[in-house]
Amino acid sequence: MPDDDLPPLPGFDLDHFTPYRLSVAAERVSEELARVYRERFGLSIPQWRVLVHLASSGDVSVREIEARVAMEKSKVSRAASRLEAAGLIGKTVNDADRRLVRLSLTAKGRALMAELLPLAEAYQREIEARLGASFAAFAAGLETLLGARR
Amino acid sequence: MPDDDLPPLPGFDLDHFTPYRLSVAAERVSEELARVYRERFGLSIPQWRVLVHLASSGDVSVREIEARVAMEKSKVSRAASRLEAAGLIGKTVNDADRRLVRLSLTAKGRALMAELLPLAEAYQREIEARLGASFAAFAAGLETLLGARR
DNA sequence: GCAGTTTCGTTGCATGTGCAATGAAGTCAA
DNA sequence: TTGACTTCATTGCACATGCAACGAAACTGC
Repeated sequence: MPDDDLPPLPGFDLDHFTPYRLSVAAERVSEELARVYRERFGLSIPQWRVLVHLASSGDVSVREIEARVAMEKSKVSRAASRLEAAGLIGKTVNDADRRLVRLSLTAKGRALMAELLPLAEAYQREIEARLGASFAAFAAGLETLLGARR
Repeated sequence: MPDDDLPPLPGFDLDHFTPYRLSVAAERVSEELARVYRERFGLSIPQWRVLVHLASSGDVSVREIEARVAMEKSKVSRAASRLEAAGLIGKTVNDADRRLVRLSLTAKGRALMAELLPLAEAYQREIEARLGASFAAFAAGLETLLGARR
């Protein structure tokens, strides 16, 4: 019996608190997926995001990736530096606007993505299978939460 | 025109990649909520999680919180130290097993939670409102993703 | 009772992150 | 052109984090 009697706290069940569950679920899924990037390809999540964006959108600047992929520009910048060091992307100055950096996949980076993207797609299908019939509603819910912001 | 012709990469749309969307959604929701803890009460997310668990489960050890609340024990330990420094919780040795630390809310901590928990509940209701009819399916999806592990 | 092992919580260390400051480049108005 | 202002990418710095190592305490089998 810890205390005398104090005003009772409102009952609160963390397990039904959506922000918490959402956060833990995201962590688990990300971790599960990140293991593949890391162990098989030596990539971090920020690096993976940059690569995916390059693969689907051609050459882009750091700024574009920042906006498009929900990552701080410093995070993008550092991820890009490492990808460059690993020979997966190239960085050149944009001639039209010399403040901008033009990131582009190297042949090596392209080859890596050709291997990686199918794995990502397979994982996506696995998640859809796990969620079954409620997948559509779940995805819609995610979009709602994302759209409701700014 | 960046390259000659290389084997085309499989098309991949990050916006329909559930792990990514999930991760960004969680980040946004957490950030929105964390702002309240931080600005109004000076609490970090780990600290908040410890407090919530103490509020709903009475006195517990670090180990229990780690298991219950999906946080590394070092994270729990550091959060607890700061909460103690802030006078919100107390740490005592468990007499039955002197390896264990007994964490418990102080009167000050209790008072804080009495203020904070209603805000959390209000936020929960707001999320439910945002999601509307699909909330149940969304929450069920989260549970599926959480349960499918280990 | 006692060596060997396990569990608990803390801490040292290397790494990742956000934020603010910086410098280079571009824009705009006069 | 010049000078004030903005935009872009990088980097310095302070701080959070994960992991491994550690010491203390508790079990375990003998």
